[in-house]
Amino acid sequence: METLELGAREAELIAARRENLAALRSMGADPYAITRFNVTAKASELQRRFTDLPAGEHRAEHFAVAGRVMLLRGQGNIAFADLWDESGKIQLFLKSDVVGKVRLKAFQRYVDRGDLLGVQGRIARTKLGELSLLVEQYDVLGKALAPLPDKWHGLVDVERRYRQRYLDLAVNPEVRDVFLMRSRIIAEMRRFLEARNFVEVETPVLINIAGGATARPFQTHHNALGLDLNLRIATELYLKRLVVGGIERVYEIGRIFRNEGIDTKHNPEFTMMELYAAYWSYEEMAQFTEELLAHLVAMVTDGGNTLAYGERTLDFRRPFKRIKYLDALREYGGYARADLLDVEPAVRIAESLGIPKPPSHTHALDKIFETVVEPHLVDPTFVMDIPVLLSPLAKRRADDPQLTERFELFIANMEACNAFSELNDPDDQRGRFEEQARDRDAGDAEAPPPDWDFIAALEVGMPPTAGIGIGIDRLVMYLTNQQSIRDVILFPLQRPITER
RNA sequence: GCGCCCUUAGCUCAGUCGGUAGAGCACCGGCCUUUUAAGCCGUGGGUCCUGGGUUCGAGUCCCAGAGGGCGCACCA
Repeated sequence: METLELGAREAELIAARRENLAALRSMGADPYAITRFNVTAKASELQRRFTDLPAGEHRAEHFAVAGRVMLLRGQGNIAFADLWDESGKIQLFLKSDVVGKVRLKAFQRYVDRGDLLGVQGRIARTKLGELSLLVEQYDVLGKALAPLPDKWHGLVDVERRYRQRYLDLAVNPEVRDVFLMRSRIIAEMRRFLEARNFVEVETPVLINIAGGATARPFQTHHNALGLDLNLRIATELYLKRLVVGGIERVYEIGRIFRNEGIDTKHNPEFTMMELYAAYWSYEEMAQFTEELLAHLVAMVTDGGNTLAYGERTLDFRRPFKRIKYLDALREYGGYARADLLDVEPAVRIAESLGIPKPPSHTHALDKIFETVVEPHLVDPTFVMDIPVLLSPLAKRRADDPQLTERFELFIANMEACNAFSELNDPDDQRGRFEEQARDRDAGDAEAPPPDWDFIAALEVGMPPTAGIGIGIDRLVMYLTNQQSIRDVILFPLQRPITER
Protein backbone atom coordinates (compact mmCIF):
# COMPACT_ATOMS: atom_id res chain seq x y z
CA MET A 1 0.00 0.00 0.00
CA GLU A 2 1.18 3.51 -0.72
CA THR A 3 2.07 5.57 2.29
CA LEU A 4 -0.84 7.88 2.85
CA GLU A 5 0.08 11.54 2.88
CA LEU A 6 0.04 12.99 6.32
CA GLY A 7 -1.77 16.12 7.33
CA ALA A 8 0.46 18.93 8.55
CA ARG A 9 -0.65 18.39 12.13
CA GLU A 10 0.04 14.68 12.08
CA ALA A 11 3.47 15.20 10.53
CA GLU A 12 4.21 17.69 13.30
CA LEU A 13 3.13 15.24 16.02
CA ILE A 14 5.35 12.56 14.60
CA ALA A 15 8.27 14.96 14.16
CA ALA A 16 8.03 15.91 17.84
CA ARG A 17 8.28 12.27 18.81
CA ARG A 18 11.19 11.69 16.46
CA GLU A 19 13.01 14.53 18.18
CA ASN A 20 12.45 12.79 21.50
CA LEU A 21 13.75 9.58 20.00
CA ALA A 22 16.86 11.39 18.80
CA ALA A 23 17.33 12.90 22.25
CA LEU A 24 17.11 9.48 23.88
CA ARG A 25 19.66 8.13 21.42
CA SER A 26 22.06 10.97 22.11
CA MET A 27 21.79 10.09 25.81
CA GLY A 28 22.87 6.55 24.99
CA ALA A 29 19.35 5.23 25.57
CA ASP A 30 18.32 4.11 22.08
CA PRO A 31 14.96 2.36 22.64
CA TYR A 32 15.31 0.25 19.53
CA ALA A 33 18.72 -1.09 20.59
CA ILE A 34 17.32 -2.91 23.62
CA THR A 35 16.67 -6.62 23.14
CA ARG A 36 15.41 -7.77 26.51
CA PHE A 37 13.91 -6.64 29.79
CA ASN A 38 13.55 -8.86 32.82
CA VAL A 39 9.92 -8.52 33.91
CA THR A 40 9.40 -9.68 37.51
CA ALA A 41 5.76 -8.67 38.03
CA LYS A 42 2.56 -8.01 36.17
CA ALA A 43 0.48 -4.96 36.99
CA SER A 44 -2.58 -6.90 38.13
CA GLU A 45 -0.40 -9.16 40.25
CA LEU A 46 0.93 -6.16 42.16
CA GLN A 47 -2.58 -4.73 42.55
CA ARG A 48 -3.74 -8.03 44.01
CA ARG A 49 -0.76 -8.61 46.21
CA PHE A 50 -0.69 -5.16 47.80
CA THR A 51 -4.39 -4.42 48.29
CA ASP A 52 -3.69 -3.98 52.00
CA LEU A 53 -0.81 -1.53 51.69
CA PRO A 54 -1.96 1.65 53.47
CA ALA A 55 -1.90 5.02 51.75
CA GLY A 56 1.37 6.88 52.18
CA GLU A 57 3.42 3.73 52.83
CA HIS A 58 5.83 1.72 50.76
CA ARG A 59 7.49 -1.67 50.86
CA ALA A 60 11.13 -2.56 50.47
CA GLU A 61 10.65 -5.16 47.73
CA HIS A 62 11.69 -4.22 44.22
CA PHE A 63 9.77 -5.08 41.09
CA ALA A 64 10.35 -4.71 37.39
CA VAL A 65 7.29 -4.05 35.24
CA ALA A 66 6.98 -3.40 31.52
CA GLY A 67 4.15 -1.98 29.45
CA ARG A 68 2.79 0.95 27.53
CA VAL A 69 2.53 4.47 28.94
CA MET A 70 -1.12 5.42 28.58
CA LEU A 71 -1.42 8.59 30.63
CA LEU A 72 1.07 11.21 31.78
CA ARG A 73 0.29 13.80 34.43
CA GLY A 74 1.72 16.00 37.15
CA GLN A 75 4.55 17.64 35.26
CA GLY A 76 6.30 19.47 38.13
CA ASN A 77 9.22 18.09 40.06
CA ILE A 78 7.18 14.99 40.25
CA ALA A 79 5.54 12.89 37.56
CA PHE A 80 2.84 10.26 37.34
CA ALA A 81 2.11 7.86 34.54
CA ASP A 82 -0.26 4.96 33.99
CA LEU A 83 1.55 1.92 32.69
CA TRP A 84 -0.59 -0.78 31.08
CA ASP A 85 0.58 -4.28 30.51
CA GLU A 86 -1.46 -7.22 29.26
CA SER A 87 -2.82 -7.85 32.75
CA GLY A 88 -3.87 -4.36 33.75
CA LYS A 89 -2.63 -1.02 35.00
CA ILE A 90 -0.11 0.22 37.52
CA GLN A 91 0.68 3.86 38.27
CA LEU A 92 4.28 5.02 37.99
CA PHE A 93 5.41 7.61 40.52
CA LEU A 94 8.60 9.47 39.68
CA LYS A 95 10.24 11.77 42.23
CA SER A 96 13.49 13.58 41.57
CA ASP A 97 14.98 12.44 44.89
CA VAL A 98 14.41 8.81 43.95
CA VAL A 99 14.93 8.58 40.20
CA GLY A 100 17.29 11.54 40.00
CA LYS A 101 16.74 15.06 38.76
CA VAL A 102 18.23 14.51 35.32
CA ARG A 103 16.34 11.27 34.73
CA LEU A 104 13.08 12.86 35.82
CA LYS A 105 13.56 15.76 33.41
CA ALA A 106 14.40 13.34 30.62
CA PHE A 107 11.24 11.39 31.42
CA GLN A 108 9.13 14.52 31.27
CA ARG A 109 10.69 15.73 28.04
CA TYR A 110 11.33 12.60 26.04
CA VAL A 111 8.79 9.99 27.10
CA ASP A 112 5.59 10.24 25.08
CA ARG A 113 2.21 8.70 25.66
CA GLY A 114 2.25 5.33 23.93
CA ASP A 115 5.92 4.56 24.60
CA LEU A 116 6.84 1.11 25.82
CA LEU A 117 8.59 1.36 29.13
CA GLY A 118 10.47 -0.98 31.44
CA VAL A 119 10.60 0.30 35.02
CA GLN A 120 12.10 -0.85 38.28
CA GLY A 121 11.35 0.36 41.77
CA ARG A 122 9.66 -0.15 45.08
CA ILE A 123 5.96 -0.58 45.56
CA ALA A 124 4.17 2.27 47.31
CA ARG A 125 0.73 3.69 47.83
CA THR A 126 0.34 7.43 47.34
CA LYS A 127 -1.41 9.77 49.74
CA LEU A 128 -4.46 9.63 47.51
CA GLY A 129 -4.47 5.85 47.74
CA GLU A 130 -3.21 4.80 44.32
CA LEU A 131 -0.89 1.81 44.28
CA SER A 132 2.25 2.89 42.46
CA LEU A 133 5.68 1.82 41.49
CA LEU A 134 8.10 4.35 42.96
CA VAL A 135 10.41 4.41 39.99
CA GLU A 136 14.16 4.17 40.55
CA GLN A 137 15.13 3.23 37.04
CA TYR A 138 13.33 3.31 33.70
CA ASP A 139 14.13 2.43 30.10
CA VAL A 140 12.21 3.26 26.97
CA LEU A 141 11.93 -0.16 25.34
CA GLY A 142 10.11 0.98 22.24
CA LYS A 143 9.18 4.42 20.99
CA ALA A 144 5.69 5.30 19.82
CA LEU A 145 6.18 7.60 16.86
CA ALA A 146 2.49 7.69 15.97
CA PRO A 147 0.21 9.62 18.30
CA LEU A 148 -2.28 7.44 20.18
CA PRO A 149 -6.04 7.99 19.97
CA ASP A 150 -7.81 10.16 22.53
CA LYS A 151 -7.03 9.16 26.09
CA TRP A 152 -10.63 9.49 27.22
CA HIS A 153 -12.67 8.24 24.29
CA GLY A 154 -10.14 5.71 23.07
CA LEU A 155 -10.47 4.58 19.47
CA VAL A 156 -14.13 4.79 18.48
CA ASP A 157 -14.11 4.76 14.68
CA VAL A 158 -15.33 1.26 13.88
CA GLU A 159 -13.59 1.03 10.54
CA ARG A 160 -10.23 1.91 12.03
CA ARG A 161 -10.78 -0.45 14.93
CA TYR A 162 -11.02 -3.34 12.47
CA ARG A 163 -8.39 -2.19 10.01
CA GLN A 164 -5.86 -1.25 12.68
CA ARG A 165 -6.74 -3.76 15.35
CA TYR A 166 -3.35 -3.20 17.00
CA LEU A 167 -4.51 0.30 17.92
CA ASP A 168 -7.88 -0.97 19.11
CA LEU A 169 -6.22 -3.56 21.32
CA ALA A 170 -3.62 -1.12 22.59
CA VAL A 171 -6.05 1.54 23.77
CA ASN A 172 -9.32 -0.31 24.42
CA PRO A 173 -8.71 -2.83 27.20
CA GLU A 174 -12.24 -4.24 27.00
CA VAL A 175 -11.51 -5.26 23.40
CA ARG A 176 -8.37 -7.03 24.49
CA ASP A 177 -10.37 -8.78 27.21
CA VAL A 178 -12.76 -10.20 24.60
CA PHE A 179 -9.94 -11.72 22.57
CA LEU A 180 -8.11 -13.04 25.62
CA MET A 181 -11.39 -14.65 26.65
CA ARG A 182 -11.79 -16.13 23.18
CA SER A 183 -8.43 -17.79 23.61
CA ARG A 184 -9.40 -19.10 27.07
CA ILE A 185 -12.69 -20.48 25.75
CA ILE A 186 -10.98 -22.43 22.98
CA ALA A 187 -8.26 -23.66 25.34
CA GLU A 188 -10.90 -24.80 27.82
CA MET A 189 -12.81 -26.54 25.07
CA ARG A 190 -9.66 -28.45 24.12
CA ARG A 191 -9.11 -29.47 27.76
CA PHE A 192 -12.71 -30.61 28.00
CA LEU A 193 -12.34 -32.75 24.87
CA GLU A 194 -8.92 -34.05 25.85
CA ALA A 195 -10.39 -35.24 29.15
CA ARG A 196 -12.95 -37.25 27.18
CA ASN A 197 -10.36 -38.87 24.94
CA PHE A 198 -11.08 -36.89 21.80
CA VAL A 199 -8.21 -36.63 19.31
CA GLU A 200 -7.54 -33.33 17.57
CA VAL A 201 -6.68 -33.53 13.89
CA GLU A 202 -6.15 -31.27 10.90
CA THR A 203 -7.78 -31.98 7.57
CA PRO A 204 -7.21 -30.25 4.22
CA VAL A 205 -8.29 -26.68 3.58
CA LEU A 206 -7.51 -26.84 -0.14
CA ILE A 207 -9.78 -29.43 -1.62
CA ASN A 208 -11.16 -30.56 -4.90
CA ILE A 209 -14.74 -31.12 -3.84
CA ALA A 210 -16.10 -28.71 -1.25
CA GLY A 211 -18.74 -30.82 0.44
CA GLY A 212 -20.22 -31.36 3.87
CA ALA A 213 -22.46 -28.30 3.74
CA THR A 214 -24.48 -26.27 1.31
CA ALA A 215 -22.57 -23.10 0.53
CA ARG A 216 -20.65 -21.49 -2.26
CA PRO A 217 -16.91 -22.13 -1.92
CA PHE A 218 -14.02 -19.79 -2.59
CA GLN A 219 -12.07 -20.93 -5.62
CA THR A 220 -8.33 -21.00 -6.03
CA HIS A 221 -5.71 -22.67 -8.19
CA HIS A 222 -2.60 -24.76 -7.74
CA ASN A 223 -0.04 -23.77 -10.33
CA ALA A 224 2.30 -26.78 -10.35
CA LEU A 225 -0.56 -29.25 -10.66
CA GLY A 226 -2.56 -27.00 -12.95
CA LEU A 227 -5.46 -27.75 -10.65
CA ASP A 228 -8.51 -25.71 -9.72
CA LEU A 229 -9.21 -26.06 -6.01
CA ASN A 230 -11.77 -24.87 -3.49
CA LEU A 231 -11.38 -23.72 0.08
CA ARG A 232 -13.30 -26.04 2.36
CA ILE A 233 -16.83 -25.16 3.48
CA ALA A 234 -16.88 -27.83 6.22
CA THR A 235 -14.62 -30.46 7.74
CA GLU A 236 -17.34 -33.09 7.98
CA LEU A 237 -16.54 -35.53 5.20
CA TYR A 238 -12.85 -35.77 6.09
CA LEU A 239 -13.50 -36.23 9.79
CA LYS A 240 -15.93 -39.07 9.10
CA ARG A 241 -13.29 -40.73 6.91
CA LEU A 242 -11.14 -40.73 10.05
CA VAL A 243 -13.89 -42.44 12.04
CA VAL A 244 -13.99 -45.07 9.29
CA GLY A 245 -10.24 -45.38 9.79
CA GLY A 246 -10.73 -46.17 13.46
CA ILE A 247 -10.20 -42.82 15.18
CA GLU A 248 -13.31 -43.19 17.30
CA ARG A 249 -13.39 -39.77 18.92
CA VAL A 250 -12.08 -37.05 16.68
CA TYR A 251 -12.41 -33.30 16.33
CA GLU A 252 -11.02 -30.32 14.47
CA ILE A 253 -11.13 -26.66 15.35
CA GLY A 254 -10.57 -25.08 12.01
CA ARG A 255 -11.15 -22.16 9.74
CA ILE A 256 -13.75 -22.68 7.07
CA PHE A 257 -14.68 -20.41 4.20
CA ARG A 258 -18.01 -19.62 2.64
CA ASN A 259 -18.40 -17.23 -0.23
CA GLU A 260 -21.48 -15.48 1.09
CA GLY A 261 -22.57 -12.12 2.41
CA ILE A 262 -21.17 -10.30 5.41
CA ASP A 263 -23.25 -9.08 8.33
CA THR A 264 -23.23 -9.04 12.12
CA LYS A 265 -23.56 -12.83 12.22
CA HIS A 266 -21.45 -13.84 9.19
CA ASN A 267 -17.82 -13.45 8.18
CA PRO A 268 -16.51 -15.14 5.02
CA GLU A 269 -13.93 -17.04 7.05
CA PHE A 270 -14.94 -18.35 10.43
CA THR A 271 -13.96 -21.01 12.91
CA MET A 272 -15.87 -24.21 13.38
CA MET A 273 -15.40 -27.01 15.86
CA GLU A 274 -16.58 -30.28 14.38
CA LEU A 275 -16.53 -33.40 16.51
CA TYR A 276 -17.43 -37.05 15.91
CA ALA A 277 -17.95 -39.81 18.46
CA ALA A 278 -18.34 -43.42 17.37
CA TYR A 279 -21.10 -45.41 19.07
CA TRP A 280 -22.97 -42.29 20.15
CA SER A 281 -26.37 -41.26 18.81
CA TYR A 282 -27.60 -37.70 18.64
CA GLU A 283 -29.07 -38.22 22.13
CA GLU A 284 -25.62 -38.65 23.67
CA MET A 285 -24.48 -35.72 21.56
CA ALA A 286 -27.24 -33.48 22.92
CA GLN A 287 -26.24 -34.37 26.45
CA PHE A 288 -22.59 -33.76 25.63
CA THR A 289 -23.48 -30.37 24.15
CA GLU A 290 -25.29 -29.35 27.31
CA GLU A 291 -22.33 -30.34 29.42
CA LEU A 292 -19.82 -28.52 27.25
CA LEU A 293 -21.81 -25.29 27.02
CA ALA A 294 -22.76 -25.27 30.70
CA HIS A 295 -19.09 -25.82 31.51
CA LEU A 296 -18.00 -22.86 29.39
CA VAL A 297 -20.77 -20.65 30.77
CA ALA A 298 -19.63 -21.53 34.29
CA MET A 299 -16.06 -20.65 33.33
CA VAL A 300 -16.87 -17.17 32.04
CA THR A 301 -19.36 -16.38 34.82
CA ASP A 302 -17.40 -17.77 37.78
CA GLY A 303 -19.72 -20.68 38.31
CA GLY A 304 -22.93 -19.15 37.00
CA ASN A 305 -25.47 -20.77 34.68
CA THR A 306 -26.94 -17.80 32.85
CA LEU A 307 -25.46 -15.35 30.39
CA ALA A 308 -26.35 -11.71 29.92
CA TYR A 309 -26.62 -11.24 26.18
CA GLY A 310 -27.62 -7.78 25.00
CA GLU A 311 -30.99 -6.99 26.56
CA ARG A 312 -31.62 -10.62 27.40
CA THR A 313 -30.59 -13.25 29.86
CA LEU A 314 -29.90 -16.71 28.45
CA ASP A 315 -30.59 -19.67 30.71
CA PHE A 316 -28.03 -22.48 30.37
CA ARG A 317 -29.38 -24.66 33.17
CA ARG A 318 -29.55 -28.29 32.11
CA PRO A 319 -31.50 -29.84 30.57
CA PHE A 320 -31.90 -27.29 27.79
CA LYS A 321 -35.33 -26.79 26.28
CA ARG A 322 -36.29 -29.21 23.55
CA ILE A 323 -38.87 -29.08 20.81
CA LYS A 324 -39.38 -31.28 17.80
CA TYR A 325 -39.02 -29.55 14.46
CA LEU A 326 -42.55 -30.31 13.27
CA ASP A 327 -44.04 -29.57 16.71
CA ALA A 328 -42.38 -26.16 16.69
CA LEU A 329 -43.90 -25.30 13.33
CA ARG A 330 -47.30 -26.46 14.54
CA GLU A 331 -47.01 -24.54 17.80
CA TYR A 332 -45.73 -21.24 16.38
CA GLY A 333 -47.26 -21.34 12.90
CA GLY A 334 -50.20 -23.75 13.09
CA TYR A 335 -48.81 -25.77 10.19
CA ALA A 336 -49.50 -29.49 9.85
CA ARG A 337 -46.93 -32.07 8.85
CA ALA A 338 -48.40 -32.62 5.41
CA ASP A 339 -48.35 -28.87 4.72
CA LEU A 340 -44.61 -28.87 5.24
CA LEU A 341 -43.35 -32.19 3.92
CA ASP A 342 -45.14 -31.92 0.59
CA VAL A 343 -43.71 -29.53 -1.95
CA GLU A 344 -46.72 -27.58 -3.18
CA PRO A 345 -48.27 -26.61 0.18
CA ALA A 346 -44.82 -25.77 1.58
CA VAL A 347 -44.11 -23.41 -1.31
CA ARG A 348 -47.55 -21.83 -0.89
CA ILE A 349 -46.92 -21.25 2.82
CA ALA A 350 -43.52 -19.76 2.09
CA GLU A 351 -45.04 -17.36 -0.41
CA SER A 352 -47.80 -16.42 2.04
CA LEU A 353 -45.04 -15.46 4.47
CA GLY A 354 -43.54 -13.09 1.91
CA ILE A 355 -40.67 -15.33 0.86
CA PRO A 356 -40.10 -14.52 -2.82
CA LYS A 357 -40.52 -17.61 -5.05
CA PRO A 358 -38.61 -20.28 -3.15
CA PRO A 359 -36.37 -22.17 -5.60
CA SER A 360 -36.84 -25.52 -3.88
CA HIS A 361 -38.82 -27.40 -1.25
CA THR A 362 -35.73 -27.38 0.95
CA HIS A 363 -35.40 -23.63 0.68
CA ALA A 364 -39.09 -23.06 1.32
CA LEU A 365 -39.12 -25.21 4.43
CA ASP A 366 -35.94 -23.66 5.77
CA LYS A 367 -37.37 -20.17 5.29
CA ILE A 368 -40.67 -21.05 6.91
CA PHE A 369 -38.84 -22.29 9.98
CA GLU A 370 -36.61 -19.25 10.10
CA THR A 371 -39.55 -16.88 9.85
CA VAL A 372 -42.00 -18.67 12.10
CA VAL A 373 -39.94 -20.40 14.76
CA GLU A 374 -36.51 -18.81 15.12
CA PRO A 375 -37.74 -15.54 16.66
CA HIS A 376 -39.07 -17.57 19.61
CA LEU A 377 -35.84 -19.42 20.37
CA VAL A 378 -34.01 -17.27 22.90
CA ASP A 379 -32.84 -19.61 25.65
CA PRO A 380 -30.74 -22.52 24.38
CA THR A 381 -33.24 -24.81 22.65
CA PHE A 382 -32.69 -28.08 20.87
CA VAL A 383 -34.80 -28.39 17.75
CA MET A 384 -35.03 -32.15 17.23
CA ASP A 385 -35.84 -34.54 14.41
CA ILE A 386 -35.32 -32.40 11.36
CA PRO A 387 -36.78 -33.62 8.04
CA VAL A 388 -34.49 -35.64 5.82
CA LEU A 389 -34.91 -33.25 2.94
CA LEU A 390 -32.97 -30.65 4.94
CA SER A 391 -30.42 -33.16 6.21
CA PRO A 392 -28.42 -34.86 3.43
CA LEU A 393 -25.83 -36.39 5.79
CA ALA A 394 -28.01 -37.46 8.73
CA LYS A 395 -29.42 -40.87 9.56
CA ARG A 396 -33.15 -41.37 9.20
CA ARG A 397 -35.31 -42.11 12.21
CA ALA A 398 -36.13 -45.81 12.14
CA ASP A 399 -39.73 -45.08 13.15
CA ASP A 400 -40.21 -42.19 10.72
CA PRO A 401 -37.92 -42.21 7.66
CA GLN A 402 -39.00 -38.72 6.54
CA LEU A 403 -37.27 -37.33 9.62
CA THR A 404 -33.68 -37.67 10.82
CA GLU A 405 -31.93 -38.08 14.13
CA ARG A 406 -30.70 -34.52 13.95
CA PHE A 407 -30.88 -31.45 16.16
CA GLU A 408 -29.93 -27.85 15.84
CA LEU A 409 -29.28 -25.84 18.98
CA PHE A 410 -30.60 -22.29 18.81
CA ILE A 411 -29.41 -19.59 21.19
CA ALA A 412 -30.58 -15.97 21.07
CA ASN A 413 -32.37 -16.62 17.75
CA MET A 414 -29.16 -17.81 16.12
CA GLU A 415 -28.19 -21.32 15.11
CA ALA A 416 -25.31 -22.28 17.37
CA CYS A 417 -24.87 -26.02 16.78
CA ASN A 418 -25.88 -28.61 14.24
CA ALA A 419 -25.64 -32.28 15.15
CA PHE A 420 -26.89 -35.67 14.07
CA SER A 421 -26.56 -39.39 14.07
CA GLU A 422 -24.34 -39.74 11.02
CA LEU A 423 -25.65 -41.54 8.00
CA ASN A 424 -23.46 -44.63 7.60
CA ASP A 425 -25.52 -46.46 4.97
CA PRO A 426 -23.52 -45.98 1.75
CA ASP A 427 -26.49 -46.70 -0.48
CA ASP A 428 -28.73 -44.14 1.22
CA GLN A 429 -25.84 -41.61 1.13
CA ARG A 430 -25.27 -42.26 -2.58
CA GLY A 431 -28.92 -41.62 -3.26
CA ARG A 432 -28.84 -38.30 -1.43
CA PHE A 433 -25.66 -37.22 -3.23
CA GLU A 434 -27.39 -37.99 -6.51
CA GLU A 435 -30.32 -35.87 -5.39
CA GLN A 436 -27.96 -32.96 -4.66
CA ALA A 437 -26.27 -33.47 -8.02
CA ARG A 438 -29.68 -33.04 -9.68
CA ASP A 439 -30.24 -29.80 -7.71
CA ARG A 440 -26.82 -28.63 -8.81
CA ASP A 441 -27.54 -29.39 -12.44
CA ALA A 442 -30.82 -27.53 -12.02
CA GLY A 443 -28.84 -24.44 -11.10
CA ASP A 444 -28.47 -24.56 -7.31
CA ALA A 445 -24.90 -23.26 -6.93
CA GLU A 446 -24.85 -24.17 -3.25
CA ALA A 447 -25.57 -27.86 -3.72
CA PRO A 448 -22.22 -29.63 -3.47
CA PRO A 449 -21.05 -32.06 -6.16
CA PRO A 450 -20.97 -35.70 -5.01
CA ASP A 451 -17.86 -36.89 -3.18
CA TRP A 452 -17.64 -40.47 -4.43
CA ASP A 453 -14.58 -41.26 -2.37
CA PHE A 454 -16.66 -40.52 0.71
CA ILE A 455 -19.12 -43.19 -0.43
CA ALA A 456 -16.18 -45.54 -0.89
CA ALA A 457 -15.19 -44.80 2.71
CA LEU A 458 -18.69 -45.62 3.96
CA GLU A 459 -18.53 -48.86 2.03
CA VAL A 460 -15.52 -49.80 4.16
CA GLY A 461 -17.86 -49.47 7.12
CA MET A 462 -18.46 -46.66 9.59
CA PRO A 463 -19.73 -47.42 13.07
CA PRO A 464 -22.86 -45.70 14.30
CA THR A 465 -21.51 -42.23 15.03
CA ALA A 466 -22.82 -38.88 16.18
CA GLY A 467 -21.30 -35.63 15.03
CA ILE A 468 -21.67 -31.96 15.84
CA GLY A 469 -20.54 -28.64 14.43
CA ILE A 470 -20.27 -25.64 16.71
CA GLY A 471 -19.59 -22.17 15.35
CA ILE A 472 -16.82 -20.94 17.60
CA ASP A 473 -17.24 -17.29 16.69
CA ARG A 474 -20.91 -17.26 17.62
CA LEU A 475 -20.20 -19.19 20.78
CA VAL A 476 -17.65 -16.55 21.73
CA MET A 477 -20.24 -13.87 20.95
CA TYR A 478 -22.59 -15.31 23.55
CA LEU A 479 -19.88 -15.90 26.11
CA THR A 480 -18.42 -12.39 25.78
CA ASN A 481 -21.72 -10.57 25.14
CA GLN A 482 -20.78 -9.22 21.72
CA GLN A 483 -23.48 -8.37 19.19
CA SER A 484 -21.30 -8.47 16.07
CA ILE A 485 -19.18 -11.34 14.84
CA ARG A 486 -16.58 -8.76 13.81
CA ASP A 487 -16.00 -8.02 17.46
CA VAL A 488 -14.84 -11.58 18.12
CA ILE A 489 -12.68 -11.90 14.98
CA LEU A 490 -9.37 -10.08 15.23
CA PHE A 491 -9.12 -9.08 11.60
CA PRO A 492 -12.55 -9.28 9.95
CA LEU A 493 -12.59 -8.99 6.18
CA GLN A 494 -12.59 -5.37 4.96
CA ARG A 495 -12.32 -3.94 1.51
CA PRO A 496 -8.85 -2.63 0.78
CA ILE A 497 -8.42 1.12 0.87
CA THR A 498 -7.91 2.38 -2.67
CA GLU A 499 -5.63 5.30 -3.43
CA ARG A 500 -7.13 8.56 -2.39
C1' G B 1 -26.59 -7.28 -4.82
C1' C B 2 -30.62 -3.49 -2.97
C1' G B 3 -32.23 0.48 0.64
C1' C B 4 -31.18 4.05 4.56
C1' C B 5 -27.42 6.63 7.22
C1' C B 6 -22.26 8.26 8.13
C1' U B 7 -17.18 10.43 6.44
C1' U B 8 -14.94 18.00 9.20
C1' A B 9 -7.73 19.01 13.02
C1' G B 10 -3.68 13.43 15.58
C1' C B 11 -8.35 11.64 18.58
C1' U B 12 -13.65 12.60 20.01
C1' C B 13 -17.14 15.70 17.97
C1' A B 14 -20.03 20.74 16.79
C1' G B 15 -20.97 23.54 12.38
C1' U B 16 -28.07 27.17 12.16
C1' C B 17 -31.05 29.62 6.21
C1' G B 18 -25.52 28.57 1.15
C1' G B 19 -21.85 34.02 3.23
C1' U B 20 -13.96 34.01 5.51
C1' A B 21 -13.54 26.58 9.58
C1' G B 22 -15.06 25.61 15.46
C1' A B 23 -14.60 23.11 20.57
C1' G B 24 -12.44 19.62 24.06
C1' C B 25 -8.35 16.53 24.52
C1' A B 26 -3.52 15.68 22.42
C1' C B 27 0.91 18.41 20.54
C1' C B 28 4.40 22.67 21.14
C1' G B 29 6.27 26.89 24.64
C1' G B 30 6.20 28.79 29.75
C1' C B 31 5.01 28.17 35.19
C1' C B 32 4.03 24.39 39.11
C1' U B 33 6.70 18.96 44.56
C1' U B 34 0.95 13.98 45.31
C1' U B 35 -1.71 13.36 40.11
C1' U B 36 -6.31 9.90 38.87
C1' A B 37 -9.73 11.97 31.67
C1' A B 38 -8.46 16.81 34.85
C1' G B 39 -2.97 22.35 37.79
C1' C B 40 -2.52 27.32 35.29
C1' C B 41 -1.30 30.58 30.97
C1' G B 42 -0.17 30.92 25.82
C1' U B 43 1.00 29.50 20.46
C1' G B 44 0.33 26.64 16.29
C1' G B 45 -2.50 23.08 13.58
C1' G B 46 -7.71 21.75 8.00
C1' U B 47 -7.32 17.76 0.69
C1' C B 48 -14.36 19.54 5.43
C1' C B 49 -13.57 11.31 1.86
C1' U B 50 -12.75 11.95 -3.89
C1' G B 51 -14.35 13.99 -8.68
C1' G B 52 -17.83 16.81 -11.22
C1' G B 53 -22.09 20.34 -11.21
C1' U B 54 -25.41 24.57 -9.54
C1' U B 55 -24.21 29.46 -7.52
C1' C B 56 -21.38 35.97 -7.13
C1' G B 57 -20.15 32.41 -3.19
C1' A B 58 -20.58 25.19 -1.29
C1' G B 59 -18.41 21.71 4.80
C1' U B 60 -23.70 22.88 3.72
C1' C B 61 -27.56 21.96 -2.36
C1' C B 62 -27.38 18.28 -6.88
C1' C B 63 -24.87 14.07 -9.61
C1' A B 64 -21.22 10.21 -9.72
C1' G B 65 -17.60 7.41 -7.10
C1' A B 66 -14.75 5.33 -2.59
C1' G B 67 -14.86 3.44 2.35
C1' G B 68 -17.78 2.27 6.59
C1' G B 69 -22.31 1.21 9.71
C1' C B 70 -27.27 -0.68 9.96
C1' G B 71 -31.40 -3.23 7.59
C1' C B 72 -32.99 -6.61 3.57
C1' A B 73 -31.38 -10.69 0.34
C1' C B 74 -27.87 -15.02 0.66
C1' C B 75 -25.75 -17.99 4.57
C1' A B 76 -23.92 -20.44 9.78
